[in-house]
Amino acid sequence: MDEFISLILQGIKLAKDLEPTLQNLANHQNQDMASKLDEIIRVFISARTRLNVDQHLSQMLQQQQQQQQQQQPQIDPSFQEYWLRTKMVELFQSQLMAGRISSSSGLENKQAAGGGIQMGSGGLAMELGGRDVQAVASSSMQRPRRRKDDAEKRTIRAPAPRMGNTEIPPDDGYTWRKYGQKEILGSRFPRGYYRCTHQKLYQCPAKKQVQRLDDDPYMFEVTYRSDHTCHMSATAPSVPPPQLPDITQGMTQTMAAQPPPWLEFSLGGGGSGSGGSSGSSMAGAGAGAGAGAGPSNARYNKEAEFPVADMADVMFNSGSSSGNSMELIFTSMEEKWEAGDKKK
DNA sequence: ATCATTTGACCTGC
DNA sequence: GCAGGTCAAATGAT
Repeated sequence: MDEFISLILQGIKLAKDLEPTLQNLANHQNQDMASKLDEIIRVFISARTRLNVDQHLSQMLQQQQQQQQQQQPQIDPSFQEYWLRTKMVELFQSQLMAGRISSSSGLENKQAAGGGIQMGSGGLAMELGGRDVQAVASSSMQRPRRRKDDAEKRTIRAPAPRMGNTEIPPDDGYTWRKYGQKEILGSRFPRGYYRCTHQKLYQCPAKKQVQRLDDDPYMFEVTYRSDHTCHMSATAPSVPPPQLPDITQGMTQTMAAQPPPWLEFSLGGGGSGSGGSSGSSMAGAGAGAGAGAGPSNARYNKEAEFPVADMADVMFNSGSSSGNSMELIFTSMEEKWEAGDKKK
C-alpha cells in the first residue's frame, strides 16, 4: 500500500508541477503539455493497478471485493486509460471553450479526437458512425422523427454483471431514464430504450439503446444516439447551455459525467461507507446493484449527483482569481484517498 | 408529490 | 405491412 500512496503522491506532484504551465498555456508547447499529461495519467493508472493488487491480498475485503468484481466486471485497463485521458483532455478543453484559459493552440481537437476515438482492444470495442448532429425539433411539432441512421450513432459493447441483477446495463457515467422496451426480431433479448434524465431540464437529446447479445448474454451492446448537451454541474446555470459543435460538444459534455465505477471505488466516493451519499454510485441505468439498493436503480441523490463536475468546478471556479485551484482540488483528493485507504 | 419503470398503443421509415 | 422507435397512462418507489 505504501507503493500505492507514493504513486498517488507522485501523480499529485506532477499535476502540481503542471499548474504554473496553465497560467500561460498560450505560450506553452502543447507537445510538452501532452507528454506531461501522459505521465500523470500513467502514474495514476499504475496506482490504480497497484490498488487492485492490494485489494486482492486483503482478506478483510475479500467479500466486498468479489461483489465489486461481479458487479463491475473487469474493465480493460486500456479503457481505464482511455477514460482518464479523455477526462483530462476534456477538462482542459472545456476550460478553453469557456475562455477561462486563453490559448491560440490546436491542442483541443487533435488531442480530443485522438483520445476519443482510439479505443478498441479488449473487452470494449467502439465503432463510430456518422456525426451529423442536428438540432432537436421544436416541441410543438408533431412527433418529429429522424431517418433511422440520421443521428450520430456510437456502439460499444460492455460486460454485464454476472451476479445480482444481470439485467442492469453497464454504468457509463450518465443518468438515463428508460422510456421503452421492445422485442427485436431475431434477438432473444428485448432492447431497452433510454434517454438522458435531463432531457427536460436541458433539452438533452442523448439516448441509448441497450441490448443483450444473443451469443453472449453477459455482454451488452449499447448504442448511443446524439450527444449530451446537459452540462451537469451542480453550479450550472438554469438556462440551457449553448450547443457546442461536433466533437468538442461530445467531449465537454462528458466532463459532467460521473466517474466510472472502477474509478469511483478508488476515490472512495460511491462505495460503502460514509454518510448517506450513496447517490453518486446510483447514477446511470446500470449503477444500481452496487449499493445493494432496491430495484429502482436509476434513482439518484440530487445533491451528490455530479462529483466530477463539482471537481471541475472546484478546479476552475472556486477561488475565482486565486490561482491555487489545482492545489485545492488535489488536496481534497488526497484526503479522499487517505480516507478510503483507512477503511481498509 | 415527484420521479422512474412498465407496457400496450401508436407512429414512421423502409 | 412490418419492424423499430416513441409516447403516455398506469403503477410503483421514495
